[in-house]
Amino acid sequence: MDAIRSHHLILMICDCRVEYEGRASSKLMWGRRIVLMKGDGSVVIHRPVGVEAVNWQPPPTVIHISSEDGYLKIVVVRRRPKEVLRIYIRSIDTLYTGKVRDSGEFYMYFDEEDLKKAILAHPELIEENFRIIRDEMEVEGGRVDLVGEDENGMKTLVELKKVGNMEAARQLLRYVSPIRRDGGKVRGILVAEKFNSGVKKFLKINGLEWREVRRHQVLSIIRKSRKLRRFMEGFKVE
Amino acid sequence: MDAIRSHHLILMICDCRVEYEGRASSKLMWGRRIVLMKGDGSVVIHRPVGVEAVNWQPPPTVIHISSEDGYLKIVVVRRRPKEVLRIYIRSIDTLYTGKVRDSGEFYMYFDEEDLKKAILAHPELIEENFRIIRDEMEVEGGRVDLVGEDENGMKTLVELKKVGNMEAARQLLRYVSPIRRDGGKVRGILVAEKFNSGVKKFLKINGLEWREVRRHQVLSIIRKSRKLRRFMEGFKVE
DNA sequence: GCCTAGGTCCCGTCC
DNA sequence: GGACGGGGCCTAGGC
Repeated sequence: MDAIRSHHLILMICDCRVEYEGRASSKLMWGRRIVLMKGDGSVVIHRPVGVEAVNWQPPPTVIHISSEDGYLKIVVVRRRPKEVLRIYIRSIDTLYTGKVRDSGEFYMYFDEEDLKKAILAHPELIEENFRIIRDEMEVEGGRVDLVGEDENGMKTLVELKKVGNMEAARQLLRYVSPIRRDGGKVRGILVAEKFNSGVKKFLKINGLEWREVRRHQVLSIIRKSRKLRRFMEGFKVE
Repeated sequence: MDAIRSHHLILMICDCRVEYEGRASSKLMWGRRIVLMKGDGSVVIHRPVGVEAVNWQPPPTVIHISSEDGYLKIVVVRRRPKEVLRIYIRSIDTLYTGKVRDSGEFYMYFDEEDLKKAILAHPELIEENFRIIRDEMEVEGGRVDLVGEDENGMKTLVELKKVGNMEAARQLLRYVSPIRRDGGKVRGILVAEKFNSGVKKFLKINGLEWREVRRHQVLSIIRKSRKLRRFMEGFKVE
């Protein structure tokens, strides 16, 4: 189709069958679905229920269209990893093709990055007289989010998470353990909005600490950044 | 709209603005997007590029539609976690509403479950004279996929993964360590299709083992199962 | 190109 | 309902 060559959007509701072969294999029998083919080569297939796509192919892709046994056949190939999506279309109920322009900006707030920014700007969120020394540091066992010093000059590893679960606690222990094993003195603090049951106990047992940060604390700090100013301006536009 | 009350599908290409507030917050400025509202309450918003949705809301949801300042306003509320998606629509380019029937079955192959089935049916994939004793077992540190005995009667923990990465290796070590610490003799084997660099070395250092299974081995075993028979029948239907 | 880590991840499962 | 682990996860960032 010309629509594909000109990198247009193709949207159809159609009676189709789909095969996928790649990291796994799947087969979707005949039925009506929404097929979305985007200008960048992305393909997404939705069933009439469920928030997730049933089949898809991320860009970059190469798309071949042909006719086979009277069915329209669309093959979407991805190179790495090698994956092939085949859509056989028996009939099309609704079809849209055209250029869709969307230059609106997208802002996301309160991810781990924002939490880090807030702590960098206000290390007292960790504790009084706390100083941040490094942002991201390779340690034995992985990479810790922040390294700081408390008011006594004690080195402190800080791991940031939205949810403090066992996995996060073990991760922090993995960073702290080798240092202590080698005789180093170091504190380890897990910072999160919320801690799952058993996590604080595990931290305590292993000589680690935690800080519960509240969302409004972070937001009130982030509020001053340019990023959020743009966000607020966005609200005022309407 | 009646379409929502009657659990129909609503699909539109429209000029809209989107706000999300919940686990995080986001704001998407004015632009043209594909908005998909499904009969089960799912809402998915796609931009004209990228395989992933820019905003979404998984079911169950409650949907409110109203008019505000001349814009069509759609509010999609999720209870737990509490999340709200607001779509302000300035104009609609294309609109489809209707019942979309899709009863086609979906089959997926070669996930971890299939790998386990293959090993349960053919324990020799692990090694000669290997016997599986338990499928899923709680151990200190988590839940191991399989427990078996080698030909010398030695207890063996088996962890299955599609990709053998450091995380998987540490997971296996976490299961084996407490047993060995208490004086127990136990082997630990990580089974995967592919091993990341450094993983085998880590396993070796920690007295653990690995098995590389090839996909065709698993497939040739799964081929005999009823699940795959249905799969093959599916192919024959056309 | 390989690998790690985060995500409004979603989703199933099991306690 | 909470917590954990898998996924064709996808995607961004480091090396």
